Amino acid sequence: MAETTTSSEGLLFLTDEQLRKGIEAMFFAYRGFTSDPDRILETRDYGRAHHRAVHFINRSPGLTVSQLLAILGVTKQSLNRVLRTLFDDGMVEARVGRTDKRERRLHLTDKGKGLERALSDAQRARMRAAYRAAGPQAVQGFRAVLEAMMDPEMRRQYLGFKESVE
Amino acid sequence: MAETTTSSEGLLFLTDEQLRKGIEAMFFAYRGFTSDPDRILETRDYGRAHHRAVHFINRSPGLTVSQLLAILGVTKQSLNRVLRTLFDDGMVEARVGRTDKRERRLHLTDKGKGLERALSDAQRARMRAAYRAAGPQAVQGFRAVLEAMMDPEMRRQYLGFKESVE
DNA sequence: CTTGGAATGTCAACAAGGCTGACGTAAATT
DNA sequence: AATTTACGTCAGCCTTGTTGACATTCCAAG
Repeated sequence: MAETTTSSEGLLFLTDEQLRKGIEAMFFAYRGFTSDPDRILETRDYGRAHHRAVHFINRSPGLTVSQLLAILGVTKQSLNRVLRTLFDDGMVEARVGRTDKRERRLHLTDKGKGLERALSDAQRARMRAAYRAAGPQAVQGFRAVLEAMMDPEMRRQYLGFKESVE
Repeated sequence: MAETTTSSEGLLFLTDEQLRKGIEAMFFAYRGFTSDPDRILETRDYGRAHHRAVHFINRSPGLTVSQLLAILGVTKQSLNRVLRTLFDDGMVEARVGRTDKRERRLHLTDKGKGLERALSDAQRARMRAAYRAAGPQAVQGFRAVLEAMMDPEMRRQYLGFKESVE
């Protein structure tokens, strides 16, 4: 399939056709990647925006609104619309910051954890299947290319997040 | 980084944490993947939907509306809105099918090719940089995992498309 | 030759989830 | 005391997705 060749100097020869294939691979794979959670979200009247919020709150319990804003890269108005419904539905709760009382530190409720689990179970299942099908070598490469494709700022979010905070 | 281990039976041991990392890698990388074209599109008053249409028309000149519909996975109303602006701006032209006159076979004009080139140049540059940074081994793995992550239907679109038609 | 279905376009209405701009409040900081 | 920060909110706009309904043109089969 992807005939990548390496020159004597260790440089990759990449044709436009190979790169196009990579681009389309991202496009089609991302669709698969989101399709399982999307189906679950639909039944619960949520969208991808809710999924993203729930995911990152679960990943880093106690993160503040502005930290979440930075990760998601959307405006506070946009995030707020989503967060509000999650509060109202009892999925997420905000605790006033201990040191800085202006902050609202976000946590999943048990109900929220249930939602998160349903979503991530589905997504992990597909990821696991893809990893198994492609083999351990491939997994390393997959992660390496994706990491190199990120904007530096996002790469920092990806690599160095604080495990829980409070 | 990704400590994947292989058992004696050749099975992968994948922790939830490793899978979560993969999931986030997709999320953050996709953002990078789309950011360069997005910036260009903004200056020309187009959106991602236009990019997708232009990409696939360029890839398979002469494809029909329903073929494009199948690839993009949106409704005809949604696609039509986008196609209309591309027609009006002289980016895409439709030629009536030779054998089946109901079909409108889509082609990029020279102007459309210019747009496509600008977009794909940007996207390819990032892809190429990522490939180079990750190395040839990684590229194979990247493609293998993404391919395994696609829905079967999309995998067919990815692997077996007809080079031009008319 | 007629008729059903396919390929396409279009009008209308709606929703999600982005955005900007403006404004308000409480708490921290200077 | 004044300013800045963290956050929320109202209002309005845009893109891109959706459904439903309807019209046209043309192919294909009875």
